[in-house]
Amino acid sequence: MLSERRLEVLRAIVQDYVGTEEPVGSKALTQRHDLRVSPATVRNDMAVLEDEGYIAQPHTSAGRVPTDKGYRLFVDKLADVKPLSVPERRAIQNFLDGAVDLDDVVGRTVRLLAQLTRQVAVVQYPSLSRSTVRHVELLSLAPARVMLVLITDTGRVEQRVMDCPAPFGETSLAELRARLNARIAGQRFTEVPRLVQDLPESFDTDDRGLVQTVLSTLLETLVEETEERLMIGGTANLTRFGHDFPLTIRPVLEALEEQVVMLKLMGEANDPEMTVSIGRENAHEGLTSTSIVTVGYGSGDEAVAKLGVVGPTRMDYPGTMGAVRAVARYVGQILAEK
Amino acid sequence: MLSERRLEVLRAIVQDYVGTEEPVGSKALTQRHDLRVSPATVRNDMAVLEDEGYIAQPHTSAGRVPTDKGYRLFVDKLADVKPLSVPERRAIQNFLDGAVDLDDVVGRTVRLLAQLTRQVAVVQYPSLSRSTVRHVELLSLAPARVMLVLITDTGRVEQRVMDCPAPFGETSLAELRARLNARIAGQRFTEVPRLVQDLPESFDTDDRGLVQTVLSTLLETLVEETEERLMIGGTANLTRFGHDFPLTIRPVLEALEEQVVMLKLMGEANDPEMTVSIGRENAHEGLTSTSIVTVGYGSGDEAVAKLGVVGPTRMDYPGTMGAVRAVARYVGQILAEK
DNA sequence: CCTGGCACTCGCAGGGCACGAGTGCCAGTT
DNA sequence: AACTGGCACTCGTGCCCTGCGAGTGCCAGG
Repeated sequence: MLSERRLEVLRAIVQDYVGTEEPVGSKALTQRHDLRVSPATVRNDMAVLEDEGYIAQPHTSAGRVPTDKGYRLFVDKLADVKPLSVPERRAIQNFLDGAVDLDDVVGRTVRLLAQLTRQVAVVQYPSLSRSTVRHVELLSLAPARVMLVLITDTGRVEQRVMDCPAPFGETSLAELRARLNARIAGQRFTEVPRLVQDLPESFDTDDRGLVQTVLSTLLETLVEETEERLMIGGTANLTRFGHDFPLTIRPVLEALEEQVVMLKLMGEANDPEMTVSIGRENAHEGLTSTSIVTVGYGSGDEAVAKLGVVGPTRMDYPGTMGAVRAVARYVGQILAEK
Repeated sequence: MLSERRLEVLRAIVQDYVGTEEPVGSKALTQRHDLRVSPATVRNDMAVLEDEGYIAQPHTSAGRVPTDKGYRLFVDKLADVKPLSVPERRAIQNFLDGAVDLDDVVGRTVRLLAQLTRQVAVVQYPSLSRSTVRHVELLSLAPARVMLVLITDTGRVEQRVMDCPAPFGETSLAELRARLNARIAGQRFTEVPRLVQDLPESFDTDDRGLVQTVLSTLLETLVEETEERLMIGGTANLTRFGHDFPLTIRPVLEALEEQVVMLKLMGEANDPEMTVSIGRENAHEGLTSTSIVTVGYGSGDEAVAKLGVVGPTRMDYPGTMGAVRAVARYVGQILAEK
């Protein structure tokens, strides 16, 4: 176990390095922080920290830089989430309150988060699998053509157009609409397949074609769209990444564009409080020099989706975590109001 | 007016520079192109081209580089749009055919375009102002709460939730729905305000509150959403931009994220065939070293929106233009089928 | 009007050098 | 036992200088 002071030294190293982006030496440390010991002592402590793998030197005769393990310890033990200032909170609320629909909420959230953290923001759309059905609407567009509109409690709308094997009457459609809503409105998406299973049997054989078509499209929509969507913003902040540019930034942009990758990573973040995934902890090659701060948000107690930021491992963890948490809370509130 | 050969020299310079990214000299030119004259002659031609402002030297004793004006001439007079190969076309069609809904079409288009051109792709969602109403749906969510769902002929869906001043009956809502659709279904969005103008008068005073609320929300939606949306992809390709990185790439990323900026720029591209805006021709600071190739696409003869790519002024214009045009055509087809 | 020749410019890569930040170790102090 | 000051050592960085070569402009001759 590391002594109190050594932890203190690690904390100081992380803070300085995050601030300056340059390897930090023993002398500079003692000057900028009130450690009450001499540089020589700090050097000894640093040697220990290096042995334990918390810090490293880029080359002999350079200062030290925290390793992923060092950041890990810092985040777990040494850092407090830094709450936002009152004006900041007010600004968040005002900004989010102006949103007119779900897209707008997500869009504003992304911009906000990117601005607050000066990093790349990622916001998952409220996921269908965890939401409930608010309403299903069926519209006939042509004799044998139906449009299905699915509306969720979070305001998300999905629609599909389908062709039926045979023409159908307006009353049949109304009947189907009514029964369908009676069964699944207010229910969770995951329940839907079970709930509609025996629906075709209760219809005239004439209408079976219609019912079958609609149901299979509905279920298909559920499956396809459980694969969630993301909105990403603030990529311009990647340019503040480091000096060794193209190499670092390129794979990050690629990873961000592959929504599947991001969804997977966010899916693995399961801490109810907040998850910080540092450097090589990220199960994706392009993101091994980034850290991802993720938190769930939701309209009720339960998280319906996640949001977070992606930044260099060398990031201001307390500040970032504070911003991410605050934004998640306000978004939750806004969604609850809709 | 420039002689035939001088134009030929300019064409050769553009081609070589695009390929190598390095200033091109007279000797290299005569070797790689069949100009039938000696380097010395080419040098004289180059001196003229430079006087006229078509090319420039980064420094004395370096090769020449095309200027914006040079690219302009190249695009207008010297370049042919390069059609895609048959396999490429087939691949495009196959890939786009798999799309399930509008979001998917746009998403696939963006990815496709980014991949084909190895640049940043920008696709505008089919715009509401140029589309027609397919259907308006009204759903009562609570005694005094209505959801408005607006469906366009291109498959786009917008929805809003609103609170009415007083509770209303289901029949009133059905009545409004029916009359509203009778008037505006199939009509252009721009016509809607005129068409619904006198609608409130034809309702009972009891229901006026409902009607007013719904109509004002509808009109608001039209205004707000005429401000179109974009999808952007392939930003990772920005890393192939040039050597002088952060400086170039940052403002481009910023401009791309400001959808308003991109929408404005695309809005100015009004050539029915294809618009190429080069370097400083772009009315936005961050994009003065990029070129934008834009083309309209649509389900019928008429363009409902635009798509294009953003790349360095030093880009392969014929190839890019070919890809952009081809993609626009196929997207148009796909939309027509929906 | 084109060409070959020639002198000139200048960016760039490579080598050598001095500087200084930072380290590890050790002996001395508390 | 823990801390400190001193000291020799490492090594990356910036700077200057130099030589090379690509590329140019100009000119005289075909």
